[in-house]
Amino acid sequence: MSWTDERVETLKKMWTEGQSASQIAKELGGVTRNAVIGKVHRLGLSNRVGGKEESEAETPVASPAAAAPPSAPPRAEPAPAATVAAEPAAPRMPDPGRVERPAPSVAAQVAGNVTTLPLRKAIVPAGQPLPPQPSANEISPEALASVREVEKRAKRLTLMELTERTCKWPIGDPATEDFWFCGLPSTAGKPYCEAHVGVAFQPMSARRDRRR
DNA sequence: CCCTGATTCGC
DNA sequence: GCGAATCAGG
Repeated sequence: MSWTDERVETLKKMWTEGQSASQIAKELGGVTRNAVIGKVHRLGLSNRVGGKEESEAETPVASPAAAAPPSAPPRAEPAPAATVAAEPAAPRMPDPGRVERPAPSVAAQVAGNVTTLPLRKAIVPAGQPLPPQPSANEISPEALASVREVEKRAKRLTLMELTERTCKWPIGDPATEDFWFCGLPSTAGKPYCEAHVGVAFQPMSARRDRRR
């Protein structure tokens, strides 16, 4: 692949938006992040740091919307917006035989943080059809116990530290400082670690059977 | 380990 | 000009 005007344009745009070289490389296809970085330098649009130029024109991200807002409370799906949006193929449809419950409310409960989240069901950003709002106390004792244990080992990652391989289960109250993401290694293809997958995804039969 | 960007240098 | 290899760091 060669650097056509169009590809260069995409490169410039994404780089300006604060996208990483690897993200840009994925988007373009046929090039590595090294190629992207090399091109960025040749184009002379690397960050103007450690050198001349005015005072201190902070330029981490051109558009706040492009990157994940540091304090954005997760709604239905806590995955980083930027990554998800950029991903061409993200079917993410709930398994026919399974139901995904919204993580935040459950997480709050499990964490013993019964604080109600006033902004929880206020606005649903976009995307998937709304999952059925669970009455929430339908988690098996085993799963709940396992989750509690795991959360003691949670890596306590911030939103920005999440990757495709980290568990994106939110813990705590997003409205406070006492909030972080699990961060343990996520199950292949799933957004959560083993323990949290067990709570997030459960067979419909289980939901049905669990009388109360 | 996962990831970042920066630099070098043979092509 | 290009980008793999390498470096330096989080």
